[in-house]
Amino acid sequence: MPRAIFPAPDHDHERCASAAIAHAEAQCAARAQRLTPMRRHVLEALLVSHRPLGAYEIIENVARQHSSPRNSASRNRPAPITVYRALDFLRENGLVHRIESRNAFVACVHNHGDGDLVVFLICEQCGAVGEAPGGAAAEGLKAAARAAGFSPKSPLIEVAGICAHCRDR
Amino acid sequence: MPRAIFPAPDHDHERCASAAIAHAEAQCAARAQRLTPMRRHVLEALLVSHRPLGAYEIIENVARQHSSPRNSASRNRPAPITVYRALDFLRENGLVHRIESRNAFVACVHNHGDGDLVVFLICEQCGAVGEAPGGAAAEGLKAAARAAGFSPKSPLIEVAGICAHCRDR
DNA sequence: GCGCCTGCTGTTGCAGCGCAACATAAAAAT
DNA sequence: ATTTTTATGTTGCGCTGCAACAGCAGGCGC
Repeated sequence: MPRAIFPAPDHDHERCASAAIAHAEAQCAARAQRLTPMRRHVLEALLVSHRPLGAYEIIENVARQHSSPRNSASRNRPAPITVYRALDFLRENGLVHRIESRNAFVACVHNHGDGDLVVFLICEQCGAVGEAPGGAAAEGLKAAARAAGFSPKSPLIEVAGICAHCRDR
Repeated sequence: MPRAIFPAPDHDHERCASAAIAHAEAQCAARAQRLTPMRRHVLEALLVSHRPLGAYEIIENVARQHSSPRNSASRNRPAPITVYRALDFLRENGLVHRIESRNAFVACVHNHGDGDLVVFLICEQCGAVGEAPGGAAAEGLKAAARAAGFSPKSPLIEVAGICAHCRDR
């Protein structure tokens, strides 16, 4: 059975996050890229939330999780540009996706291959984002583009709706 | 033959714009909605540019086109909120689309039916946006969503690439 | 070791995006 | 004509995203 597109509400979060970090380390090592502390912090912030976060939400989460308990809770607030740079890096290495319709970012759960067409399923209720393989739709898209004489790069597909867990409630 | 997805660079722009305005008037009359001056100005600004415009670009175009020549070029600059409200109206009535990946707006050229799945083809060269029918892709998308137990609302598909006119050059 | 280069982070600053809350004006309904 | 509804204007602010520059640390050759 394929891994569930949407994580169950009671899944082992600790473990799925650490698996993703491990994957990120492996990925970076393989590409001779550096997963620096800042980049790791940003990725962790996205992993613990498990839903799309805006850039400033990421800033706050990073600050919260890495504030020295002593100094009044936060002088280690990263600047926006710092977070954006980390996000750029993570996206270039396929570890994070941008959700255009939300101006937000999610950690990639790699239910998909490298150049695959991915369909983002965004639950309007709980905010979770699933990454579904879009294999079949890809054909139709290519056909539509070709009919218009258009040379497509990577398409972007985002679908809003209600996920199974929220509907069952 | 279906209307071309991308307007030819030398098409009769005047005429295609006025046709769109006429359609907007008819549409609003049919729905008992009011196409007020402001709303018309915003729609016209999008029609004359024929490519996606950001909200603040719209503001400037509206100001330019409707400035009394006398008073130093612009005290009739609409406030951002005013333009956003007009855009909301136009979108609700299917006269304007939002291009999420660009934070911008285009006038709808209604190559499509009312609830149809539309694929936006965005030329990275000239900035033009084509609206292609996405009929075939819709099936694949629905299948992907169903497989994940997801109840989709209207999907959003945007494809960046190069349009036929730019490639031919 | 020394300087140099490269790559990452921090600082400052700014422009565009998007809307909330409230006030006013214009049109529709009665 | 008065009330109600709808559209627009005013003020203000927070988020998004990045440019330009400065500092800093590790790796490299010499």
